[in-house]
Amino acid sequence: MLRGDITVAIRNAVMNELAEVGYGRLSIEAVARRAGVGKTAIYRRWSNKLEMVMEIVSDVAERKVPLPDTGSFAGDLELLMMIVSKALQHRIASQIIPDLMAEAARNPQIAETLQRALRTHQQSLAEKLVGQAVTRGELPEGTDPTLAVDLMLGPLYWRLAIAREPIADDYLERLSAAVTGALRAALP
Amino acid sequence: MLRGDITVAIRNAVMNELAEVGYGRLSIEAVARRAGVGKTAIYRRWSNKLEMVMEIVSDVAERKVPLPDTGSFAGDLELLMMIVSKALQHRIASQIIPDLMAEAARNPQIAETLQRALRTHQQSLAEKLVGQAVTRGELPEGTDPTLAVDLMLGPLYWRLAIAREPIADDYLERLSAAVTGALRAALP
DNA sequence: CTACGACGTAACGGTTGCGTTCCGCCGTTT
DNA sequence: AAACGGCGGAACGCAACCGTTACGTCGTAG
Repeated sequence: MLRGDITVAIRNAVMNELAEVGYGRLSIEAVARRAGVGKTAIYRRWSNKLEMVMEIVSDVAERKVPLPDTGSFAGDLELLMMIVSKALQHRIASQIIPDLMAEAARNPQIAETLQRALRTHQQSLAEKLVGQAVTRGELPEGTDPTLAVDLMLGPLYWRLAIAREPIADDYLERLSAAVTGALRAALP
Repeated sequence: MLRGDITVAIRNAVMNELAEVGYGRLSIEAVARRAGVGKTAIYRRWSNKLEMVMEIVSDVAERKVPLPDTGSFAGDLELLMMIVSKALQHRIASQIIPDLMAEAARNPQIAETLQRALRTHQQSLAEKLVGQAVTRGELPEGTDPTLAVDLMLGPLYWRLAIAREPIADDYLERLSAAVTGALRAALP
């Protein structure tokens, strides 16, 4: 019987608070303040900060996972990069993701949740993508899928989430061409 | 006239505390406790947490920057990756770096310090490396240095600092071969 | 119309950390 | 021998947040 509009307000407040101060400094009182809600409303829904953040974040993260299947590796790769780059350029996501990644390095529960929410979807997806490409003969047999994932996601993540430099219009195009070249040149 | 051994104890305590709880939750009292030192000793040296952490971190980060110059791009690249991977596999560094990177996204002063401490050295170094390779004819003219940096550092950072998966013995070898292939395949 | 229950507000005692101050100790300098 | 100054320790007042509780309001279900 919990009121839905209040739950929504809390969820939004958590995401914004997370982006602004990070998980380490996120306080339930601040979330309540920001959501225009009593602390009681929060404790009625979750029993502590970790549980609250994990439920909300994984809920958001699991939602949007369109899977590229354009028929060619080049098309799939460029589409994947487009999706990932859009996500990493989102104001809130680009703050929250590196923050939670860092937090995951010291909190196993966060690590496991993120693994399920991000890696499983995004990475197994990328692995499928490589598998299809090999089947089609677009990539050499024996291409290492994990190396491929590193090459496909690493540069984008580095550029957008770490270096935080803007990307030019043709950047994704050039990057995907480069990564394709990388996979063809990789030792089998 | 500040005692050097105590300064050292504080520096170590800060690095370890930073690795364990992160910047957001790092408290001066905990640092003092861990260093076996009075809070006064800390406030005698720095005036607040940000100043303290920034001075200590940039001091450590600026120290170790050997520059690869083996005579060939392949050699330089593999050496660079070796250095970076060693750094990112260091227990403390692998916790601190992502944490501070996330923190930098919301604190301009941290961002600037890290930029100076990490990017300037590592990245301008990488750019020089590409320049030499182009001069030698090992890479096509017009190779984009920033794209190259993304390709050289991104996968390693992703693999070691984000995904946190171990790397096989021949991983660096295969990765550097792949990156070389990527740069040759990139649109000029 | 009544009863229920989620709501916001306010307060609780307890913990933690801030930045500062004062103290007495002790090694160094003079 | 005396003065200096960094040292650890303890305590300060202040602020924030924890998780819980009590209370009065209000919308809705029955």
